[in-house]
Amino acid sequence: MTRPQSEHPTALELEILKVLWEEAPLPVREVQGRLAEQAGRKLTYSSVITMLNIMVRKGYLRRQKQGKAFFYSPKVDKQQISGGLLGDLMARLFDDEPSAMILNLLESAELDADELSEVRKLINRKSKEQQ
Amino acid sequence: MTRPQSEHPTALELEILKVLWEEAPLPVREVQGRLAEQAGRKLTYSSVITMLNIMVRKGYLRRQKQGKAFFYSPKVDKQQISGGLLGDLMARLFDDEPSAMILNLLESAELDADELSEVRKLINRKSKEQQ
DNA sequence: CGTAAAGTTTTAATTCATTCAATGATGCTA
DNA sequence: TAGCATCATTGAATGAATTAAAACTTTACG
Repeated sequence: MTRPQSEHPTALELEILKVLWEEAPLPVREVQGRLAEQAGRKLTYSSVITMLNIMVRKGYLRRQKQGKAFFYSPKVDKQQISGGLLGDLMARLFDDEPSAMILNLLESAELDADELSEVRKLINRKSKEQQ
Repeated sequence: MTRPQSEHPTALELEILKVLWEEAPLPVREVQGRLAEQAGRKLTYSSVITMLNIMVRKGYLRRQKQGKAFFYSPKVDKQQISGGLLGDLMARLFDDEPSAMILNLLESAELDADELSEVRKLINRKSKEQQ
């Protein structure tokens, strides 16, 4: 009757994952502080812990008691999540055509010469792998 | 206190835009039918018209009376919306580095040889343009 | 004209995402 | 050990997104 729960992390969940991908395990206080610094999201302790628990339930994080408090770590890696989000967007916008997506990316994002040659290198490497 | 309204089209809004990017203007019945076929979303007439009106309010669509009913057309183009969604994801995941995003795309999506050479062509063209 | 069909607007319900206060538990320290 | 500080759980409120019924309006036609 309504929208199904997203199979991807939500905006805030992604911010939290980004914090923990940089360094983990971290206690709640620490996550709270870094969310404020890195993402400009000044949440109360209570809000942060609620989100962390939701994310544990969803399988994005694990937690272990260390001393008197829980410490949180990612249970999913960035590659996996990025791929999922990208793939979803690709399916929804570009009919699962990676080249259509890359074309759009090349057009809308300003790539300087260095970045272009960087990308070219990636393509070449990938081509070789496929042999 | 809560999530701000997204500055991008939502999932359903995007489906509707895709229908209308293919052909417009269309009346509600027609949008309803194509949503069912193309996106597998069997909404009632009432739901569709509600969404269309919301999208007019948000500035995604325009409507004009044609005969006895309203016909709807996109007011935004696909390039613009795709760029926004991609750019947002790029910022949120890859620190605004297009090449990082393309790398991930090359890794996570299965590109066959044809697609790779397709992409290579795009890169080459883009390099030339930049001179 | 009277009324059925087609179309539109209004109202509302549901679920997810986000936020946090209030309450409960635990442990440290004077 | 009494009380404070720290941490965790529970309950709930709010708004966005989605879905649709009900009520209202317009148009076509016998």
